[in-house]
Amino acid sequence: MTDPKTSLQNFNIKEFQNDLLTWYYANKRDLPWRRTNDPYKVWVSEIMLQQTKVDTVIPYFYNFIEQFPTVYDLANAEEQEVLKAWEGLGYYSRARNLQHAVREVVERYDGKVPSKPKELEGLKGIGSYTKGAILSIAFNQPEPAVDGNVMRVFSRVLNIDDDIAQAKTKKLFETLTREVISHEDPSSFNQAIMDLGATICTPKSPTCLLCPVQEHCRAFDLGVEQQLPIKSKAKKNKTQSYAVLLIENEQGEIGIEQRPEEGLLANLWQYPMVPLEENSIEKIEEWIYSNHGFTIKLGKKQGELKHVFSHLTWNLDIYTALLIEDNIKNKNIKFVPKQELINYPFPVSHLRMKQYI
DNA sequence: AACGCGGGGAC
DNA sequence: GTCCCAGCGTT
Repeated sequence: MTDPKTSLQNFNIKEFQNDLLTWYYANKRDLPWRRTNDPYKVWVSEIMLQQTKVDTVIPYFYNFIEQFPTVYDLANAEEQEVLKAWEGLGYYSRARNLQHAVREVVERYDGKVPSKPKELEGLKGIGSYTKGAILSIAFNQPEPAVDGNVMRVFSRVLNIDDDIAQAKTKKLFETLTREVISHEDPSSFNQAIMDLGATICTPKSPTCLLCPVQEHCRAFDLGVEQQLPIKSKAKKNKTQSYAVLLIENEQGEIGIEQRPEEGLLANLWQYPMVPLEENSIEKIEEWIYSNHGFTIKLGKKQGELKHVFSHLTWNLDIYTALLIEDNIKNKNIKFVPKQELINYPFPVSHLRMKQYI
């Protein structure tokens, strides 16, 4: 475990800050959430940006702020509307936690986003990074906001070889950032590190020749920037196979089911899925009857679809089917007109099945 | 500390 | 194919 005191010996903090900030003021990216100081909008952007690239977030951010311009609009919205606005962005618990937290801000803090670390920390979906990001960016407090960029940049600049996949390493970088962060402009300092990590100090092939803090970088000096940061491997994922049924009733409506309120793709809607591990194709109709209480006639296979999550892979066989007897007992399944499907939040894998409807 | 949780883009 | 992205909540 690296000792933070030792790491900062002979490191010129003041010159590092000056070189970094001078570069940032001249080169900072023009991003939608940088055109406001509204803590709510900063908050929304930070939640969307968790594990998600800037280019992916931008259109979602515009749409979300247009639809929910204030904490009150979001607090008063239906959860399904919020999930629909989040559709395709992934990690859907972010959206539900954000709305939950915003409702708490309305009730407990008179609609004002809190500016105290302890208060922010208590809000659903706000962890150590997002807390620091809001405090520094929206309230200009010298708090660390340590994400993957910060760990990569500082592991190189200070030549730190601790495993960034481990929790204690993040705490090390928070301690280091507290020492190095600018107290004159903490907002710009944190965002400058992130811009640097996103555009120059990239994971592979960093463009050190253009780096504003190259002369402060110990990894560059030693020629080991490509070997840092150290990150232990993630374990490989598992595969699950399902039949997905596009069930049509006599009125031409399509059957959809809502997923459980916890776990993968919580509360989103999908076309009914039948696990295929032990169920041969012949048993699909029987499985539907015993699990959902209605009878179907299985139609032709329409195609296959492979969908890769970060931790598992779905192999989906897509079938059409006809509803024969509709005494449905499962409240999570309902039949809706085709033109109303667009009102429901679907996972991307099921959005792709629209072509077979 | 380890794991579940989406989806996309770069290579 | 692999990696990783402005991470967090739960166990």
